[in-house]
Amino acid sequence: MDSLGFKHHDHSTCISGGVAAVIQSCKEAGLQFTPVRKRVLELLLERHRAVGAYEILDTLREEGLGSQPPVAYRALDFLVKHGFAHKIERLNAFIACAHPGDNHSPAFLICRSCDAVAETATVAAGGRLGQAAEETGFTIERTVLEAEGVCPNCQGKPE
Amino acid sequence: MDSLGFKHHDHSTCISGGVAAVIQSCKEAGLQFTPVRKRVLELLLERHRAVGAYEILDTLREEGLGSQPPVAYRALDFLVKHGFAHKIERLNAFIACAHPGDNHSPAFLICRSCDAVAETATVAAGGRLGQAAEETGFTIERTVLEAEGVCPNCQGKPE
DNA sequence: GCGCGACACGTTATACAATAACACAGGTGC
DNA sequence: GCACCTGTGTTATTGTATAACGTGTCGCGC
Repeated sequence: MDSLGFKHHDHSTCISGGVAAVIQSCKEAGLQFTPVRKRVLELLLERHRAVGAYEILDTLREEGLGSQPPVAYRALDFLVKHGFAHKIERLNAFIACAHPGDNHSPAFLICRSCDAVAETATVAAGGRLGQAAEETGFTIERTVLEAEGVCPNCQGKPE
Repeated sequence: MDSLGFKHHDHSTCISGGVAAVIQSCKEAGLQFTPVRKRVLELLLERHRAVGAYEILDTLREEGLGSQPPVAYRALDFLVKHGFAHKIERLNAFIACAHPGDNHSPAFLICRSCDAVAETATVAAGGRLGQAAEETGFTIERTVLEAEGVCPNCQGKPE
């Protein structure tokens, strides 16, 4: 299951590629890509689905990289803040960004059967909602757009 | 601040009206609108903003209607399940529905300054996201659409 | 009346999510 | 050296949510 379109793919390349892209972005932006931050990003890329902060933390603990919640949350906050990962509000969980580097406003398709998450792009403050906001004088700064349903691989499977 | 459009309005009528509409809906659907459920709905309507489950619970406890988390969560689940209230995923909080009875897919404008929440309607699986879902064979069952920003009443206020 | 299932509620305990607050360690610039 | 900044380590606490099990009540068929 692919975070992009639920398709199979070569997983090792998308981990190494993801890490490489972020290293490059950090270098350009003068950000510190520390071991903890790198490892957390790798974990998100490996899992390739939404992962809870405490699942991350458990792995960090096993590997001796930090054992307390703030360690995981600080790394996740860094990744989210700079667009290398996203938080899935519906699941209170995190996922690696499928297009690191791009400045984008993401939307997600979440499979309630297998927990796979696909990321797609949206128009920033799109359509009806943007229109409604404009009419009332509301200034949109950030949008959360998450659709829950069943992915193609899980169609027809027992519930 | 109004949940509909951040405007002032007669609050007592929108509480009584909201409760009456839900009573009617429950009667038609054969649902039990019990004292706890009614009180929770009233609390949501009174507050007229997103309310955390534990804030609800505190009030229930004061009034002797139940003191443990499941009591509040069960009432909230009932209201959400039948469309009488919505969960704001971004805030982990709940709000009374502005259009009870309608079968709708809501969207929200959330003010990060005053916490007011406005509900608007969306096209069910609208625009780009629906298109992306269709292309990959994903079946959308529910969408979360929440925009965070600054409401007209808070524009220009100190942060 | 009695047994039965369905549903709501009560209670205990626990898991998962998130942050506050403070200490320390390593670089950088002066 | 020293002030400063950033990142990490640690303790403690708060907030959000659910599992699991027990109790009460109502309506229904017998």
